[in-house]
Amino acid sequence: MDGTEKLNKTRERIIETIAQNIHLYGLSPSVGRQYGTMFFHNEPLTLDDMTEELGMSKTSMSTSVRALTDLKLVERAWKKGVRKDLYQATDDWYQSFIDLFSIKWRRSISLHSVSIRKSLAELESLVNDPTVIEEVKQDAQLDIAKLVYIRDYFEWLDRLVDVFESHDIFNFVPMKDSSKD
Amino acid sequence: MDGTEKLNKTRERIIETIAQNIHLYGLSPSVGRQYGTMFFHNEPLTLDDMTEELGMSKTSMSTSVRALTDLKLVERAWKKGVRKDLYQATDDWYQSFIDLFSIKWRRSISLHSVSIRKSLAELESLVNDPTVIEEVKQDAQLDIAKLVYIRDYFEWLDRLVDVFESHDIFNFVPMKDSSKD
DNA sequence: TAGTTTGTACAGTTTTTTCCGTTCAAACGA
DNA sequence: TCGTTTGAACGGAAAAAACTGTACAAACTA
Repeated sequence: MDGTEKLNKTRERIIETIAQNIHLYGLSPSVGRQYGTMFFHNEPLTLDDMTEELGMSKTSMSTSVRALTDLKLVERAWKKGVRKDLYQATDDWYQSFIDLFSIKWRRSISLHSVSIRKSLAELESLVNDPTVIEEVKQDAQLDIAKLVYIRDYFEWLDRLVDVFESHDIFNFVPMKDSSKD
Repeated sequence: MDGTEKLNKTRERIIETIAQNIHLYGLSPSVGRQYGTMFFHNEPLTLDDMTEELGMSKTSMSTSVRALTDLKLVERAWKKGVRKDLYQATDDWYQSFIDLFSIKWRRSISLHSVSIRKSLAELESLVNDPTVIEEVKQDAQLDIAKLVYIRDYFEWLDRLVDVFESHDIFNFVPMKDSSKD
């Protein structure tokens, strides 16, 4: 058996595994396959390169490369004399994991916080409204307790993301080797 | 304006926010809406209750309740004299966040680890094979370095999940109030 | 045992997402 | 200036996912 063939097989296995797990990043398998291909490619790639490599349209490459750069899984590269845009996979997986939180979870925290604040204010005014009957006020009190609880939860989550973003998490759960950070 | 109406509005806002962010748990908005409804419902619900509450088919309720229980966002409840299955939202959001990691990320870590181990073994045998040409061996060496790196990353991720599962994370990022855990 | 009730499997339909081909605007080169 | 190249917007086709109604098996009731 040819060595090159064997080499490709080992790569394909990893790429396929990435493709089947990238839903954790909110991306579809083919986008994962694209990322995996870029990860093993030691040179930056153009959209046309990817089109050829993956047998998909340039339009697809364009949109999925955008999705990947939004999550900072891929970044633009520069090479003198090349007019086309070049892209390469970011090589820091720890940072990619952190970026996922920064981008996706932080947004969710923010959206929830806004809703909770609004609803809490309305519920407070409701329990202070003398025209509202007692039974409704009791329900409102229950809801207030729930919203205070999840507000605290999101506040915790926010601090958790801080700990990732600041890299303090590595003091608590250290990396195996210290070549990074 | 009626107080009940106002109360419902505050709930709807939160439910809708949950629905629009539950994709972080790999669930669709309507499943999120179902969870939100259960969260505010102070009594356990049957599938028929949910059908009525959400105006969706019983089949949908059945499948999505399963998805929610798989992620431990919903659990079965018991009530004497009631033959139908009862479900209620779990009330510990911190634990739900942790369970997400235990269930989804741990699985991904495991799948990646298997693939990496296999591919690494094959690459090692390739570089030790005297019939393989030098150039391929050099490529293999590059791949080995990459795989060792991501193996270390997943090993770190595994320890990170440990820290969540064991609740040690709360020593590092404490909850606001100490009524939990 | 026969008749209900309850949850889920299955097949079909609707909705959403993914992907492609074409088109177009911006950047570059002659 | 006018062509050429490149990346992305847009509409439509294909694929996937969500949802429904029917059918059925298991558990309960009489």
